[in-house]
Amino acid sequence: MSHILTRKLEGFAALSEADRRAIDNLAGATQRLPAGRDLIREGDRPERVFLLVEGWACRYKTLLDGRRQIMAFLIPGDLCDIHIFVLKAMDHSIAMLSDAVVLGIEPNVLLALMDAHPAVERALWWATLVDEAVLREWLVNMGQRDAYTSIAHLLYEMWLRVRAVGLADGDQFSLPLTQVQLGDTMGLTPVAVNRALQRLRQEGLITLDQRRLTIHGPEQLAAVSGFQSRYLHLNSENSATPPILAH
Amino acid sequence: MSHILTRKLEGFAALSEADRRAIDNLAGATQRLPAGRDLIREGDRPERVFLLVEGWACRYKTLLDGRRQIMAFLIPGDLCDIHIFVLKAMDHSIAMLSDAVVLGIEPNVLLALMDAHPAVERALWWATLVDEAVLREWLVNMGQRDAYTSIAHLLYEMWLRVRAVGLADGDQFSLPLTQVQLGDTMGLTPVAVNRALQRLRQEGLITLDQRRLTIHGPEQLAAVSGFQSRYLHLNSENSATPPILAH
DNA sequence: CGTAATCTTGAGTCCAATCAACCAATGTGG
DNA sequence: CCACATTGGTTGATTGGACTCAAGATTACG
Repeated sequence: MSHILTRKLEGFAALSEADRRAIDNLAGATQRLPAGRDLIREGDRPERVFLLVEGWACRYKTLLDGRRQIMAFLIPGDLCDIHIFVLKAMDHSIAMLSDAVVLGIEPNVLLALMDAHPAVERALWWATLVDEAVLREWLVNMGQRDAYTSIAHLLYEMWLRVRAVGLADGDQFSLPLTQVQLGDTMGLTPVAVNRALQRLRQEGLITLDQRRLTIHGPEQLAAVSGFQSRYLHLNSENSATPPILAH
Repeated sequence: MSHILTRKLEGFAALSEADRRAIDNLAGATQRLPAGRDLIREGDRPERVFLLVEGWACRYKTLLDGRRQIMAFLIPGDLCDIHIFVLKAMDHSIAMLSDAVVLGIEPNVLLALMDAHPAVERALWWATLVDEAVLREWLVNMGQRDAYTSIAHLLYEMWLRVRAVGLADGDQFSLPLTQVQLGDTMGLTPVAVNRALQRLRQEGLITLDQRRLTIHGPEQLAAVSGFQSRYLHLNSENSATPPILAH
């Protein structure tokens, strides 16, 4: 089984054998974290770059009155804070959504890897540009789509991302999110999320039980949510899983 | 008067005399574009990196049913499409919001500049990370703040950004946006935008007339919108204008 | 096994959407 | 130079999707 970071980066372009070996040998301190724990808090200046190896996490901000906005989901293969090479302090926090494993990498180690392996550097740049593109698509979700449609869009997006790193089991995968968290993501109350999910179930589009999501007929879910996959910039030829319908 | 790109990048860190000279000598083709014109369309693979020199532009997407979501405002000093170094195609379009001037730079020229001037490369990386941070803050606007508060937040943010490149005249600046465009930005109808602006005027916080915005008492506008400026990652010591209150 | 999360459902409320005029400013062509 | 069209802004009345409040059912967990 290839390294999770390799699988992620090959969603962009194939890597050479040497690139892959370099990633396999990436040194760092593995750390186990329970669901709910903050990895990094707003204002921190982390000293390591954290690679999420197992489990899910999220970027979030808390307002003064306690309301919370989730601004990204992180899944295995994602880097939490490459920002630290440039920015003085985090402008948001990162929390674990499930029990998770992270690898803390020394900045120098990562810089050396990028220097010696330009293809990896390029792929890492791709990854941050995709993060930005996802953010833009979430803006479309919140600005233009209703609760039902934006939840559908989000679920489909996460399926593609999980597939891309080879962690989907056909049309089902582990979605370790509560309805409150889904609401904090799309700016909805848990009640609205619940009703959107009920409707998706009722219409036979999904099954969601025990934190496991099954998508019945991906094409239909894509259709109701108006999903266009271009923004994920996945290179299906090289992705970890067989290519899927190009929308 | 220093180069607009210099002014922008010095919002992050001071540049050396050599860095500044290199930016002044940046070769490229200047182009004038009228308001409303698309500079780049979704699906394009532009061949030049465009630097916005004068006027405003926006990133946007149009849905199948014609609704539009604006996902970023571009002001002088902003680069429109550094993405092209990595991505195969644009996942969104860019349109001019006012008559504007752009400088089209050959990718090689920009790469050479970054190679020869690491401080510039670093500052450019900063700029894209800030773009991402702004996107995250807009997500908070749309997810957690009501129409009144999010419009207030947006106006204050744009004031800071315009100030940072030295284009504000004290507490007023040119805001070449219609109420429809403000609505497409925050996911509101023009009617809702109009009512939010009316209330901001009525409460004496702003004057907005002939595309010119005046902020009466920036502290108050910051207060009603819950503005925290950390996410802009501006280095006030080196910014083009005197430092303002740190929130 | 008991307490706390999480999920579900119903009822009432509210903010912003929708629908619909109308006004002001700008611009264009006869 | 003025009739007329167009764009942008303003205001009122009505509607609707999501929020709020609330209570009960189910599941997770120490």
